[in-house]
Amino acid sequence: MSAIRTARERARAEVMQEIKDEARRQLATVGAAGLSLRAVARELGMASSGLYRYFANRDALLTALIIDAYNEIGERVEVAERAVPAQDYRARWRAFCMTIREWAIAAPHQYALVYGSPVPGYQAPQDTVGPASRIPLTLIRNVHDAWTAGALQPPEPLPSLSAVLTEQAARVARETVPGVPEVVVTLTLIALTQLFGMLTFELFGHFVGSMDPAGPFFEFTVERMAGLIGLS
Amino acid sequence: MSAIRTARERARAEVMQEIKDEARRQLATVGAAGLSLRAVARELGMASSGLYRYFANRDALLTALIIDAYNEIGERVEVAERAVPAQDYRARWRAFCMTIREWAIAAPHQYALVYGSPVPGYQAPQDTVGPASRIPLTLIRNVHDAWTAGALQPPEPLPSLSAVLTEQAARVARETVPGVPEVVVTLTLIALTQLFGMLTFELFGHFVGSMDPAGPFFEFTVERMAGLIGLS
DNA sequence: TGTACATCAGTGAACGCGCGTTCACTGATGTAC
DNA sequence: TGTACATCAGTGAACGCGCGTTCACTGATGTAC
Repeated sequence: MSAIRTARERARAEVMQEIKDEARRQLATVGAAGLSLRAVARELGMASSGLYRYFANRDALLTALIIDAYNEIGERVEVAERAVPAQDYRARWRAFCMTIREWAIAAPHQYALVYGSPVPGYQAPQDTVGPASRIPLTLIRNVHDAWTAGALQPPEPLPSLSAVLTEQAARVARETVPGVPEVVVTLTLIALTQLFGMLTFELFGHFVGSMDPAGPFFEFTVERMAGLIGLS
Repeated sequence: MSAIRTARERARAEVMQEIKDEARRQLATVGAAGLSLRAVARELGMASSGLYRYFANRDALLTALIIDAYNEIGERVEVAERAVPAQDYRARWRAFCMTIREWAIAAPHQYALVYGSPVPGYQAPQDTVGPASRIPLTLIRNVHDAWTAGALQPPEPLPSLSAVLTEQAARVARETVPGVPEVVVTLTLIALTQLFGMLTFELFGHFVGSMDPAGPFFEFTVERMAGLIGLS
C-alpha cells in the first residue's frame, strides 16, 4: 500500500498533473484571463467535459495554478537559503533575492500570475494565503535570526514609526518572529517591496532603454537594501 | 476657425472620447485582456462596426488607453510638483509619491493597465514610450536639481558601481540630466522601483494581513527612500 | 479465487452565449464652383 | 447664395470562430462477499 494506492488513484494524480502542466503552458500565450478549459482539454486530447472530473470549474484550475506557483517559489527559496551558512545573514538575503529573480525570469507567466495584475472576476480563496506567505516568512526569519544573534546593524538613529504603523508591524512580528522590533520589521518590508518592484519593472519591460539588462542593477540594489535593513 | 473646426470634426473628437471613456469603464470589470469592442459599442448604443471608423482594431484602442493613462499620471505629477517650492527637493519627492499613489488608488485599473502584467499578444508601439517616460523624467529632474544646487547628501562612502551599471546609468544621465553622477541616478531608480513595488503590493492585495491599510507604511517608506537618495 | 455490484473517469452532444472584423449600404455634412 | 459632387460616420448582416458548463451515457476499475 503505497502513498498513491490504486491504479485509479495513480492515474488520477497523473492526469491532474498533466492538466496543470498544459494549463501553465497556455498561460504563456493567453495569460490568466484567457485561460480556456476547452483549449487545455483539446491539447490533452480529451473531451472538455472530462476536466470537470478534476476541477469544479475554471476558477478552481486557476487557484491550483496559483497555489502551485507560490509553493514552487517558496520551496526554492527555502532550499536556496539552506545552502548558505546560517550565520551569513547577508548571504541568505542575497540567495533569497537571486532565487526569486531566477524563478521569475524562467517562469515569467507564473510570476505574473501571482505578482501581476489580479485576474478580473477571480477572487483568490483562503487556501492561497499559506503558500503566499512562504516568501515573506523566509525573509523575515532571516532578519529575525540576525537580530537575535546581535548581528543586525539598523540605521542610526533608529527612525520612529507612527502609532498605526507600530501596531501593524507589531502584529506581523507577534505572528511570525516575536521579539524583533517593529522598525526592523518595517525596514524588511521596504526591502521586500523594493525587490518585487524591481523584478516587475524588469519582467514587464519598464527597464527598456535604461537598466536593461537588469542584472547589474539588481545586484547593486540587493546590497543597498541589505544595508537599509542592517544585514551584516 | 477654432482648434476643432467643423461640426464633423467636433463630433468626431467627442465620440472618440466617449469610446475611450466607456472602454476605461469596462476595464474595471473585465480587464485589459477581456476588453471587447462589441461590448463598448453596445453600451454606447452604436453598431460595433462603427468603432472601426475611430480605431483600426482592438489593439489600437488599447494603445490609446495606455497612452492616455501615462499622460494623465504624468501630467498630474508634473502639476503636483510645481505646487511645491522648487528648492524643497524632499517635498517634491513627497508630492511625486503621493500623487502617484492617489491616482493609482483612484484608478486601479488604469494603474494595472500600465504597471501590471502585460496584455498577452499585445505589443506596445513606440508611441507609448514618450508618455511612459514622463514619470521617471520628473523624478530624475528633481534629483538633478538637488544635485546641481549642492543640496544632495548621498551616502558616505559613495558605493561603487560595476562597469556595466556605470555605463547604463551614464547613458540615462546623458539623455536626461547630464552631470549627475551615475551612482545618484542608480539610487534614484532604486527609489522609483521601490515606490512601484509598494504600490503594486497595496493595489494587488499583497499587504492584506500586514501593512493594511498601507498609508502609514507608505509615508514612512517615502522618507526612508528620500534618505537613500540623499534628498534633504 | 470468482462473481455481483458499485464507483467513477471520460465521452459526445447540446445549450446559450460572445467575440473581432469585413463589406456594401445610406444619409448627413462639407466643399468647390 | 445655390447647386452638384465628394467625403465620411454609422448601419446591419454576415463569416468563422471560441467559450464554460451540463447531462445522460459507457465501460473500465475497485470492492464486498
